[in-house]
Amino acid sequence: MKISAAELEVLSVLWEQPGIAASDVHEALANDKDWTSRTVKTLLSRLVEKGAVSTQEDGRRYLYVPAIDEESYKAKAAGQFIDRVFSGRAAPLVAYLADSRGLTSQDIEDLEKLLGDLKK
Amino acid sequence: MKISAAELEVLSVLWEQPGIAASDVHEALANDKDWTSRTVKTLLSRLVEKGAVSTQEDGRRYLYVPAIDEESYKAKAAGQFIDRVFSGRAAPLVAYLADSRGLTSQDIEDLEKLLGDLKK
DNA sequence: CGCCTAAGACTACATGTGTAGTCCAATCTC
DNA sequence: GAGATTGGACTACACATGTAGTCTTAGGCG
Repeated sequence: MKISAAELEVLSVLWEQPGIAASDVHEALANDKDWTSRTVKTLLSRLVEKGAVSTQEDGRRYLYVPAIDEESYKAKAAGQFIDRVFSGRAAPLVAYLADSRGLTSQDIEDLEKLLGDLKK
Repeated sequence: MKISAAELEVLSVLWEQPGIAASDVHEALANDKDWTSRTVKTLLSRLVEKGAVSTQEDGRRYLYVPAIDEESYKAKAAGQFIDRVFSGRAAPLVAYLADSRGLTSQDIEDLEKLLGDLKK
């Protein structure tokens, strides 16, 4: 279930607004992506093919609903990325982030909280 | 300077052992990857084309040397990944990791140390 | 010294991906 | 109700990628 970057953009819209039509997805992306509605429809079709999105008929059109869970997809993607680039070690990743783009103080706060929880 | 997954495997070998020949790279990967030496050579060529690796002549063969820095490449890749999948927020990524694969206690220790440093 | 081997250069080829275009049928509009 | 529009299905097409194969040549080996 490999999802490409462009497909992920579309899927993300559906995670936020499940059950919308292709035209709505197009509109939701209009600010960020200069895609024609056809491109969006192609991406939706590919997501459906891949089983990442399912459709509900609604008259002559479909409403699109994510078929894979956002949490688990992201967790898996994160794991794969870390394996691919950081040989499976998470801490170096965070170190790189801190270094290259600076974590926000919000990030740092969140992370501390998270670590606190993890230690229990 | 987009580097594919397979190319990254090769580049990683060169980061560890800069200045080796194609056959050595092949050998270094033999455990993990079932690639023929030709595949490795193709990947090396593509890396050279992309400017990620440079060559030093050594008689009738080349020695390959990374032309991009490991640290900065990884930092950039991490940033892009986070933008792509986590809308730029690092903390959620770590949360997902913690959740899905469990950070090792080593990871947690490293992270705490890192956060300690960051707060200064 | 002639042949096999190994190096790089060039070629290949299916599949994925970004980014649409075309076709046909069902609606909406006037 | 006839043409314009909109929806999905199918088609397109260049470039990236995984995974090699072939060609040419320079050495190494017997």
